Amino acid sequence: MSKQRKDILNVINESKGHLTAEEVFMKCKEKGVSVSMATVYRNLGILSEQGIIRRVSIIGQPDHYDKILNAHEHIFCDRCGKIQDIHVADLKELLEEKTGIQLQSYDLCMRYICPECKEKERQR
Amino acid sequence: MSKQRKDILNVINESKGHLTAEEVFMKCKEKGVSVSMATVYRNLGILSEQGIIRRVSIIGQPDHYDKILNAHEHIFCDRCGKIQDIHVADLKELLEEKTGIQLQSYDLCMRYICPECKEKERQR
DNA sequence: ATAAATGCAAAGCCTTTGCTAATCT
DNA sequence: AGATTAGCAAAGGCTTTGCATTTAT
Repeated sequence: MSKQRKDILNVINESKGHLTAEEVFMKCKEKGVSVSMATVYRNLGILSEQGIIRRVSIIGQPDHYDKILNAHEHIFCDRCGKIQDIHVADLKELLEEKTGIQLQSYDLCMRYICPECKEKERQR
Repeated sequence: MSKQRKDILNVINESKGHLTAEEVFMKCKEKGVSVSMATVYRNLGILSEQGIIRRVSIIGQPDHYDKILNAHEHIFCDRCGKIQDIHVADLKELLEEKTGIQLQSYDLCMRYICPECKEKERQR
């Protein structure tokens, strides 16, 4: 694993997740790591193919990349676009049970209005 | 609602869902409807903002557009990339209950190996 | 020495947008 | 007439790729 790949992985692991390629690139620069965007994309691709990180696809946004944790679910604020982790216990088993299908995995993104945005709306 | 918008909506409603903009465009042409890609994209955008159709985001693929049905979940074959509808009863309520958060909606895409691909793998 | 990874620049794909002409109310 | 929408062509954002160079094994 090359220095750059390790750096990119570290950036993702150290962050609270959900970084875009652009953000990974900027965090690398902040750390004084020299990388090109091509390398960032290439390594994000490789790392997610290898299952070391996770690629998350969200409507209308560039892909985000996540470290892999127990929390496999995301919650997205429809107003401010903030993405957070959230864990729904035993969901895979539950889905397998309900559908009768053996799953490789699943992607779940729930949409809500976050407390901050709700508060802002109330004030108007 | 313009003729083209109606045609585009019809194409989606008549299909089994999950069309890309490109596919909608082609189906329009097959039906002899004259539209430009710009119009297809514009109308798919408008229709999904209005909640008349649904935009589905899938990793590594262009957005797909769906008619709105009871089945709000998708299942995606990791081998052949086929996408199908599947319904998981009462999932929104279940998720709200498990998380304690009031949801606007959610996107769920389950990943599996479809029976055809499983069969192919067995033969090897 | 061989294989793998980088950086750059260019291309690619998917999607949106500015503008003019056409269409609808 | 006034407002909405279409079509075209051009631009835009995000991502990938070819190729020469560097780095690691």
